[in-house]
Amino acid sequence: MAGKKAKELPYTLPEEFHVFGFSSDLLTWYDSQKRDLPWRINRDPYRVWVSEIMLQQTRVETVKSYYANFMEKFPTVGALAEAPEDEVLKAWEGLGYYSRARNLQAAAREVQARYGGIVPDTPEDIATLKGVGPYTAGAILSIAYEKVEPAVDGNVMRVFSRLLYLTDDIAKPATRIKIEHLVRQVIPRGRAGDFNQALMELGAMVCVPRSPQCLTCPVFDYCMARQEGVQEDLPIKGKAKPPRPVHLQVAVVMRDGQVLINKRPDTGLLAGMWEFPMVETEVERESAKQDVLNNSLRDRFAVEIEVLESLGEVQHTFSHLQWNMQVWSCDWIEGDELPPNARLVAVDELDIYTFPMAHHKIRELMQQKSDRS
DNA sequence: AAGTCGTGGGG
DNA sequence: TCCCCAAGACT
Repeated sequence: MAGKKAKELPYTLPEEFHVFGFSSDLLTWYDSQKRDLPWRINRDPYRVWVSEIMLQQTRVETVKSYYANFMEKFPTVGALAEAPEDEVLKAWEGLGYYSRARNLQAAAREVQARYGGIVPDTPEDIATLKGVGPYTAGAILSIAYEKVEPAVDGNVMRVFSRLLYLTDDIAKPATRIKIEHLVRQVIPRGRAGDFNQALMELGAMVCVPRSPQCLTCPVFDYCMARQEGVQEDLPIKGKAKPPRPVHLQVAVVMRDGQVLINKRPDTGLLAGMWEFPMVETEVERESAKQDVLNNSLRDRFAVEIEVLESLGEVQHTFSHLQWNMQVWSCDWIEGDELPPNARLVAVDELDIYTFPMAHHKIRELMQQKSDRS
């Protein structure tokens, strides 16, 4: 094995790190200070599963109301498996990362069919479920089934970076692997779920990204970064690229109190969400923009429109894109056969469909316009 | 490995 | 205002 190095060394905890004391002190703090969260009422695997999917890249406060509504509508794996996809998407509207909703339902159907409705309890089986990656697998296995598996999220990487003075870039996948190895050595048998949650709770409440509350930290004594006074400089994380600007022309096409909407493809950005028809443009001339819009609606919906007036501009920023939308009110001139992805819907009934936030902003623009006139 | 995939809160 | 970022997964 030429060039192969011993992999154990970088995954070994420092000799001076007192594992038992750390885990014990952290759990004692967690037992008395943990927040009362809706998904901590019990350890039902399905409840834990839904919460972990919702919490991916999403704040606790934001998730709370969505979680309550979702569990009421889809209280069991079976209920979620049998539900129409549109209802699941509607329950997810506004949460973002909508593929989570589709993957969750697809996985629920898989669990129903393959595992009799019981969420699998082994790393091998649970990892096959759509939307369940390394973190979520460890979270479900430890919290719901008390398996000794790490659940390394952004909180845990920050906590461990400071605790052990790790200078690895936490944006790199290899760093998560390394920290998983380290965490695994520290998980107390019998309290794996609480321990993983305690690490995350510490990251969320005390060992926060900016201005960590070291003076009230239950594991202050174990923290190498604090001893060196560098806790504010950790973790190391590469900077994200700025979002790329995109210029879009949006058509609000009215016909007898109805408006034309379009369902986006089931893959890619905002998959399966409804929208007002829009087309990307590069040109700067106003007339050319309207021509592009006319041509696009003719090609895609076999509809002839007339652009009436500009309703204004709307901006919406995603992680990687910045949509600069120019919104035009349009008249429906002719066309009677819409493609299956398009519909003409009464304005009062738009709420039935699931729209991303970018299009709710357009609806607000329409509302402002009608309020003025 | 690096890009794709949402949204809202807080410093 | 701007920028970071929050219980990540998928390609």
